[in-house]
Amino acid sequence: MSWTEERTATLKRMWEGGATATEIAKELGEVSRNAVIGKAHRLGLKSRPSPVKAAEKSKKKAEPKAKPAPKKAAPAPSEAAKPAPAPAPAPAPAPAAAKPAPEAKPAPAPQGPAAPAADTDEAAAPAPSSPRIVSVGPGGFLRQGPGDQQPPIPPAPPRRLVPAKPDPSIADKTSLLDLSDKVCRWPMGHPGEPDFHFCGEPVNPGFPYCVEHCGRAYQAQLPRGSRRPPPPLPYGGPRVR
DNA sequence: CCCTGATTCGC
DNA sequence: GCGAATCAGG
Repeated sequence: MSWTEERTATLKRMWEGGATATEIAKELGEVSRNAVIGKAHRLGLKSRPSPVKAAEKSKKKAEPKAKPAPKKAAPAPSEAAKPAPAPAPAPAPAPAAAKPAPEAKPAPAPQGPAAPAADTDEAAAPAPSSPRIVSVGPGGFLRQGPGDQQPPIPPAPPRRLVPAKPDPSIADKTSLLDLSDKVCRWPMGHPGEPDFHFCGEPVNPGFPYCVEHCGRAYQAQLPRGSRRPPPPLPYGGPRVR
């Protein structure tokens, strides 16, 4: 199996969503967790709160392993300490919610009066043009700039992903394979769980989600005191292709 | 030992 | 580019 656009996108979403390499590997299937990690790094993704354990202070194992006399040859010192280019977690603007509409296709016919927010494709577009949108982490926590820090950010829901088990309960639900440009990609449940599936409702034209979930995914920046706690934005973030 | 991600390097 | 082998650490 090769790294198709879909598989890569899934890997990226899950990785960014906090799923472990093992879980991602299981989800994708046909690949080892090492492959996932390797790919993730090649994609430019990396570190992020990875070790489910505590936050490691110094994970500097990057230095050439001075092994006795193993199979591997002595790795070149190379540039050990480089002034980190850009992976810096700077006040991320709006990585995910910035570009919800990868492509503007001639609105799907079967939509009609069903979409209240879809009346005006532009006016209804909160994220595309709107500057101040905070991104959301896997646990539902807000990723804010240092200046935006706020005390009230206790909700750190544990997200333990369990191994995927083949289950008929998802037979009639929208699976990862059923995703298309026409159905809502909002994840229902967590990847790996038996009943994990996607919303599957017709999308709000121009968005990766249905009208309902667009409302969840793209929330206007509220005034400094009335910001709501957990804007759930698990996986299936807006595709940025 | 289990798990995690990180890194290297032959392919 | 890919990923097994390996390492490092909780």
